[in-house]
Amino acid sequence: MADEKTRRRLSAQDWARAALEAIGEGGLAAVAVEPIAARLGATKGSFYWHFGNRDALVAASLDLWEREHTEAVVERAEAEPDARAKLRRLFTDVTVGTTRTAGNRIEVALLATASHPLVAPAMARITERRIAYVTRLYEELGVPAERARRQALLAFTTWLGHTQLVHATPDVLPDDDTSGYLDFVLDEVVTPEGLGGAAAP
Amino acid sequence: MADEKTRRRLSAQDWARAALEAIGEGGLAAVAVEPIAARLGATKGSFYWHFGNRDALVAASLDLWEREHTEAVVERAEAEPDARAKLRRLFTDVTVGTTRTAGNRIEVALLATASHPLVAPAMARITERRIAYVTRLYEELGVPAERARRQALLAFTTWLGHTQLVHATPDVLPDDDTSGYLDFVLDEVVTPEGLGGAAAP
DNA sequence: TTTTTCCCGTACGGTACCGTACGGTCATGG
DNA sequence: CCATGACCGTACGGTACCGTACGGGAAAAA
Repeated sequence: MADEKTRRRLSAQDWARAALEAIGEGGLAAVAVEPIAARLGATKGSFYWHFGNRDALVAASLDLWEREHTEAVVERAEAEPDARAKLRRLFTDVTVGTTRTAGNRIEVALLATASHPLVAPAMARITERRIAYVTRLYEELGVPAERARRQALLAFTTWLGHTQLVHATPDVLPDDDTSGYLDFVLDEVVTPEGLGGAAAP
Repeated sequence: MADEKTRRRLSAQDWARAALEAIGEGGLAAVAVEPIAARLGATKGSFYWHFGNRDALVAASLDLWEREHTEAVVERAEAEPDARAKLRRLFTDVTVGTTRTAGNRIEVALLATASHPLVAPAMARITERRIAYVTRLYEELGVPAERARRQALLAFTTWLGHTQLVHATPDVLPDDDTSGYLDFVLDEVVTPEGLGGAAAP
């Protein structure tokens, strides 16, 4: 339909953001110049002015993802008082908070294309950064370094699997995420074995 | 090159198997008639005799996957004496055994396309079947039903995440899977909380 | 052997996309 | 006011794939 006077010029960022949305909806293969152009109300003529080719658009959208989808959650966790609370907050936000959001679908889509030459390095950076953060939290809880790393790995793995499960077969999960399941998982995963179950006040 | 006299007639099964291989290598989108025909040394003329269209091939390959990739692991687990050993065996086989195999890549690829109308039902059936089996094992260990289900869900989630991690960013994992990490995870996941760490003899 | 059925190759039209060429427009600043 | 450069549309060729039409050969039946 007529966009009235909304038809402004487009920036490379606009294209990158649209491409990221496309990834969330149809995977990396959905980053196609002509369909995205149509959605933006533009044509390829615009695109090929801002980018050299399709790969450049993919790279730009991955950059965008790497910058925007890594900070927010960590910042909210850091707002908590101690490491234990940060861990719980982190895990809670990231499991119930991101359930079925756009960010979640992007994660799943990119995971599926992890072997793609442009995706692999970005994925490796983000994953290592995330695991390193959780490792540090466990260390702050007094867990020795190697064990903290393992614990973080397991926690991250659990989140990965949960994300995947929610996306692929949500029916197998308990009906409401507000049930005891989340607490159950938190107790199993977040709690380092050495520490008692009762958290700090 | 010349296939000498290997050029026999093809069956629908041959096509389905080739399609499944294609899924493992390039995802569902790699199920393309002409490339697969080329790999089989045939043409589309053959394909459209056995199948009505591309979707029928996808459905056939999913059927094949559902039949072949669900039984083997369970059978090996069932060979163990008690439920506890079965669980350990199951988890061990499925994490170190399937690392980077064809089956693993198919799982990841299909997971990525879980929302596809043909994939979704197959995925839902297999997932539910697997979780139900693990749930039964926990129940045999004396865990009450609802708790067994949660425990199985968590174990399955951990496996899912591990599979994903191995596929996407193997560098973050410990160098050798024969390290203590596997034992660490097994202790954390397989062991129901109510039961002691020392298993039954 | 002849005939029928099965199986496959060739050739074609249609679609969706990438990338290029080039011309047109519109906002500036000189 | 008009020229320059940023920005975009149109038109084109090329590729990869889906699906159809049809003919021909090989195997099985008669």
